[in-house]
Amino acid sequence: MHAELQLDNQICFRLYTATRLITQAYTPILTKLGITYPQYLVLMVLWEKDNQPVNDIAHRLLLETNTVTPLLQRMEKQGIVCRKKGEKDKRQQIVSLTAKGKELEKKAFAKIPSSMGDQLSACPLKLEDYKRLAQELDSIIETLKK
Amino acid sequence: MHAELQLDNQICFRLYTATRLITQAYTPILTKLGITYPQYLVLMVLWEKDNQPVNDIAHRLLLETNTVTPLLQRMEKQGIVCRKKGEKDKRQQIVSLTAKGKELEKKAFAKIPSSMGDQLSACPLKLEDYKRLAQELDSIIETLKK
DNA sequence: CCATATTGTATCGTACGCGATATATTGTTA
DNA sequence: TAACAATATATCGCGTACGATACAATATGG
Repeated sequence: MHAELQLDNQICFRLYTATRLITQAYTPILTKLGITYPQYLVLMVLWEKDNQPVNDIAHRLLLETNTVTPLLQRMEKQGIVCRKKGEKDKRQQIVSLTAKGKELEKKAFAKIPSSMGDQLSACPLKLEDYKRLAQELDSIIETLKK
Repeated sequence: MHAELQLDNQICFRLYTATRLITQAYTPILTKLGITYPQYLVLMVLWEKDNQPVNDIAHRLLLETNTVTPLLQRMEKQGIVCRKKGEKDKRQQIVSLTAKGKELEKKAFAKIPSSMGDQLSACPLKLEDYKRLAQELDSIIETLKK
């Protein structure tokens, strides 16, 4: 048995698992808000800056447009965002928050930070650990994105 | 704008992104081997211990059987594993490596560690950083799995 | 200015993840 | 042991991810 190929030695498997479990921790709240985790990511991008073309949203999330386009189509159908052709560049679709999409920020702020805090309260990591973790993940991300 | 809801402050988004990018780094090699990343995870479980029921594989990977069953069906169709009814408990499907599945371990060991090492060589993290990262991810995983 | 390359978005196909449900087998208990 | 609960797996539906491809609009070079 090759030690390098053992599951327990793999950072990637841990990232994969931690991501799924944290996403699952978000899910009950997001379901009440009527959205999914990737949709929540799109909303965070738009809460930071409204009226962005599909490409900018995809770049911000490091996703391809063939992932983001159908995601936005579903969100539009739910009345969370709207899309309209760009005026300067007619190829672009400019994505904007609807009133419903803006409302979701308040609801998210009212529920998500406290719930995630609760769910992670038993975790021994301190604030400084999370900060270092964030930096280390950033350096992995920076290394791997071309 | 609520600082707690900003994308840059979120550990979860970093985990999600780092996972996707590392998985993408694995993909070219795994594609040559004819498998996907989740299939590679299943193989690692079987390389550790052959002839396991679906449930044990799912538990090892912290996945649900409704994810693992179709995965195994695809792997069986490709001739990487085979499944047969359990003798003691006829409800179980015992999953075993085929010769092709066993061969893949050698091929994986020949290519994956060096390739991943190359791709992450520009990353400033040291071995001790990866070790601590692994421990911290484990404590997040341990906290969130019920 | 026109042919061509590039860009922005959309569509299609495949493989996950996972909630919900179904079914067969085994365990338990009255 | 017959009725019922629990377990192991499978199936279905939906929403991502992403490679491959298509198409319209814009940019560019001759």
